[in-house]
Amino acid sequence: MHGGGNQTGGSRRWLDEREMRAWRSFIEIVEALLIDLDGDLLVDHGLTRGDYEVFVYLSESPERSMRMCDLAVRLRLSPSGLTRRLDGLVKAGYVARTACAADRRVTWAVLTPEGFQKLQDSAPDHVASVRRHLLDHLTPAEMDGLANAFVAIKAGRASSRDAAA
Amino acid sequence: MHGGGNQTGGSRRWLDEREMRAWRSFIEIVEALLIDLDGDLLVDHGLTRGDYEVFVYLSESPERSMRMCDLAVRLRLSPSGLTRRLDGLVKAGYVARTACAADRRVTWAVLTPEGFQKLQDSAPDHVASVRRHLLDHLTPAEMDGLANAFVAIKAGRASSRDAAA
DNA sequence: ACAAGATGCTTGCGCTCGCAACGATACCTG
DNA sequence: CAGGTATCGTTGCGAGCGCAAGCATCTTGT
Repeated sequence: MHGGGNQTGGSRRWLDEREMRAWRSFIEIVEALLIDLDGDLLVDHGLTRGDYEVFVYLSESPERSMRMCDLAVRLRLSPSGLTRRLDGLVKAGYVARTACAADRRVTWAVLTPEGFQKLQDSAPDHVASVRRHLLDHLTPAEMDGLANAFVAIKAGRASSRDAAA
Repeated sequence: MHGGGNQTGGSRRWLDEREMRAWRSFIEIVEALLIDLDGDLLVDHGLTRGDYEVFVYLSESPERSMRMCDLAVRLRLSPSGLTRRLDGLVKAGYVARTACAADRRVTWAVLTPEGFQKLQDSAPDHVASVRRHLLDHLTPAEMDGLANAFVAIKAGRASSRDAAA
């Protein structure tokens, strides 16, 4: 934020130049980027990025299906949020709900053939959108720099979480 | 602009290994990170990241004020979205609306002293949250790698936008 | 000068999503 | 086996936001 000489001497450090550059460059771009990706997906295929994510995770799972609760975690969505998101995809015929015999509390979300087809249809445009908004602007070295940072963040966050638990 | 950088000759290019690593590491982390930052800000100070962004931009502007329409652009918010967001901040006493004499269509959003105080109170915790969720997991080299990539993306996106206009 | 259009903000409506509460089912311990 | 607790999914409610429409005001072209 503003450089207003805030250095309150105590336990808290402000950001130094390097940290500030990383943080600001990150936060100023990320949201706009996600908005653009969302817009492309919506205009080209009538999908939200959330819908697309459902397709991706289901398509990568055995039987192209997941338990609701596992899917919710993957999507970082509350149970109710997932219920509603699936409602739309089910009505569109892209996903089906099936009961689970082994545990009758659980519902399986299954990607239908129509849903899989929809993913195949939209994936190339989505990749193109990712290129256009993100990858095309990076040299290979910059791409590796980005990837290295995010892989480190992922690892760091995972171990923080474990430490907390 | 649509054909801007992709292979139209036949089938479109998928992502190679380097591209996929950059993209997946990015998308798998970003949303979770933003959610965590949002959660901290809400728990610690009852603010959304959107509210905080309003404070930051207003605090950095002359007179700690901006025209609604300019603020909406900065926040990547629709006019109606900004109206509603300000409604909350005005009711809380953090922001005031003032009429503009020069152009009577315009409303100025002004950060009140209470709003500025709120920003000063919350900023250290927010910075700590950014450290905890992001910066603490990065070496200086990784930080630079992240920053270099995002600076490049920002520049690339800016010039794409200009070319389109 | 005046109509036509552009700009700035607000309002009605619909969508998505989180939280809290709920009913149903599974597990676990005495 | 019974009773308590944990887990799974859905529903009512409210918050946040985009779109389209509306009103007020400014600007432009003739």
